[in-house]
Order: sequence, then structure tokens, then C-alpha cells
Amino acid sequence: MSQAKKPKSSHRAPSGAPMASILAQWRRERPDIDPTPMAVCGEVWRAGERLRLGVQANLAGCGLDLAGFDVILTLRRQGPGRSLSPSALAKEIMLSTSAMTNRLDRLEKRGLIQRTSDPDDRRGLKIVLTEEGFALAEELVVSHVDTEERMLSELTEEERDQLRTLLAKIG
Amino acid sequence: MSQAKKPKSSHRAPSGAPMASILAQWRRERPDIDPTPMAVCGEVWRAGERLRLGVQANLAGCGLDLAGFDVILTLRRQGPGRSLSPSALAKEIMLSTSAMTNRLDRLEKRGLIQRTSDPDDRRGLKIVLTEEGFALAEELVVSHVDTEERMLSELTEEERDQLRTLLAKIG
DNA sequence: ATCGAGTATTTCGATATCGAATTATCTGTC
DNA sequence: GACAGATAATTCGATATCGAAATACTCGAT
Repeated sequence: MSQAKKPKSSHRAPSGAPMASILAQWRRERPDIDPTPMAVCGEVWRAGERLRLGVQANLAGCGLDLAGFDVILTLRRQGPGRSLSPSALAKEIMLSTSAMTNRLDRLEKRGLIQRTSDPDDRRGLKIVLTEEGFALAEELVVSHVDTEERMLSELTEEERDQLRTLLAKIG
Repeated sequence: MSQAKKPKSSHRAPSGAPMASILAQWRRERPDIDPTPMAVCGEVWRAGERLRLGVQANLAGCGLDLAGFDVILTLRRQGPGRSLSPSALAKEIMLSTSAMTNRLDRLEKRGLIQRTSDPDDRRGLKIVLTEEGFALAEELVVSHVDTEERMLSELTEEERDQLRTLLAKIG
């Protein structure tokens, strides 16, 4: 229940073993295998981890964890007063509906969202941001994008496009 | 305890909402904010997620989950008979030592690793792969790298280098 | 109109993780 | 050599997640 109490993975440095030494080990142990795919995948995961830590740090002290923040931002970008059902939210965020129930419980207790019943479907709910939730989203989205921008600051506009193009070819 | 029973995140498609529509929503709601940093970060996370799912799929049916696989591969790349302490393993894998205790419990029960006491430090342990664990690592590492290679197959050698260079600039 | 299949949400049981506390051992300083 | 502080592994309590089951409702075919 305590939002923002659990960084979920402090991961001191998001480093682990240096990638170079991991590759050297594999080259020694299995010279028949080209380990560079491991390097590429590893770097993708590590970059994602560094980003996650930075984004998380931006949330420190606002009483919201990354999980709740995802929900709040997803609701916010629908537009003021717009709502989403719990299952639609779960789909957007790629989460089980049961985990979403749990997240919504916490956010509702914290007064950031409200569950209202769907007038067109008595099984369903509409989740909306409260005034407080909306205000928090408005405030946080600015520093959030600032944070991301800072973490990407070494990349030129062109490099960012390149990066996205390359990432899109994965999987 | 049941290894490989929990994919941890089935994430039907690792898609969620299309990135393009997320960006369109933000441009509509907050035209004062440049949403492209969100796009870049989002693509990094999603590519990582796709990779994770593929790697996970490769493990299906061998009675090992991604968590255990990480440990086995980390031990294997040290070399035959080489050992690592639980805390060293935790550092390499970026995990709390308590979580490592748990992982080692499962792997030991499954007969893939063995805890032996460190002859030089009676507080410490040396974790070694059993013969079965070593054999499994030898078998899995091949299909593992194949899997990664397949997921990266759209990228030329040069593009992979580019990608790694760009990712290294993040954070 | 009724029934059955499908869908929305929640509940439930299991489990992996975290951080803090615990226990045992080591190491450096006096 | 004894002691204090550091370090290794584990245990413990809390919690977020998953998938399956439960509950309530919708919709289409008959």
C-alpha cells in the first residue's frame, strides 16, 4: 500500500559485471559461439534499467511509485475527464487485470483516481483522475520529460531517430 | 519453487498501446511539451521486453525460468569448476542477496548447483554447477544465442555496433 | 424469452523480490 | 590476544505480480 516506499530494485549501479568482461569470459569458454548478440541484448536491458532508475528517482518524495505513475500518466493523456476501464488500462500498460485492481486500489486510497460505474455496462467501471490526480499528473509530466531528456542529452536529434529505427528492428 | 512455471509476465504482445497514438495523445494534451523523449525511452523498454520474451520462450520446457537461467549462465561463463559466492553472484546479476538465497535454494533442489563452504572463509559459500547444471548450460547457451541472433537478424553487423554506441550514451 | 458463450472485475493462493534484522565469522587496531 | 566494526549468508515480514477461479453482467442465437 505504501506508494513510493519500494524502489522495487535499487540496483546500486545498474551495472552488474562490465559487459566487456562478460564477453571475454564467453570467448574464452566458448570460442565457437559469437557472443555479440548477448552484448547487444545486454546493452538494451541495461539502458532500459538506467532509464527506469532515473525516471523513478524523479518520483521520489511525491508519494507515487513507478507503477502508480504509469497509471496516472496513461489516464492523463486520454484528456481531462476522459476515462478508461480497468481492463483497457491493463492492456495499455501490459499488466494483468488483477494487478491493475491492486494498483487502482492504492491510487484510489491515495485519492488520485476514482472508480465510477460504467453507465452502459453494469459489469464495467470507468476510471477517472480526481482533481488531485490530474494536478499531480500535470506537475509530474513536466519533470518526467525533463528527466528523460536529460538522460538522452548525449544523443542528437538525428541519433535519437536512428536509435528508434534500430530498436524497431528488434524482435 | 516450481521453476519455469511462471513466465512472470505473459504480456500477450509486448505492445501495449501503439507508440504513435501515445505521442499523438500527448501532442494534443500538452502541445507545450516535446514528447519524443518518451518515445525513445518507450522504445528502449519495449525492445527489451520483446527480447526478454523471446529469451524466455527458449527456456520453455527445460524446467528453468529466466531467473535460474541467469544464475546458471553466470556460473558457466566463469569456467568449468570455477565458483562464485552468493554475494558475488548477486552483484553480477544485480539482485539482493536475499533473492539470491532464494534462487540458489531452487537451483539446488533442482540439482543444478551445489553449495560448498568456502575453505578460506567460514562465513562464505562457493556455488558451483553440478554436472547436470553444467551440461544444461552447455546445451542452453547455444539455443539462447541462436534465439538472440534471430531476434537481431534484421540488424546488420554495422547497425548492431551503432545501436550499442547509441545505447551507451543513455543515462 | 431463455440459454450459453463471452467479458469485466475482483478474489484467491502462490511466489519472487525487497530491505531490515539475525547469526556467524573475519579483520584491523589497540 | 581481545574487541569493535565490517562482511556473508540467511531469515523474516511486507508487497506486487501472476494465473485461475469466482461473480456479475452482456449479447446473440434460437
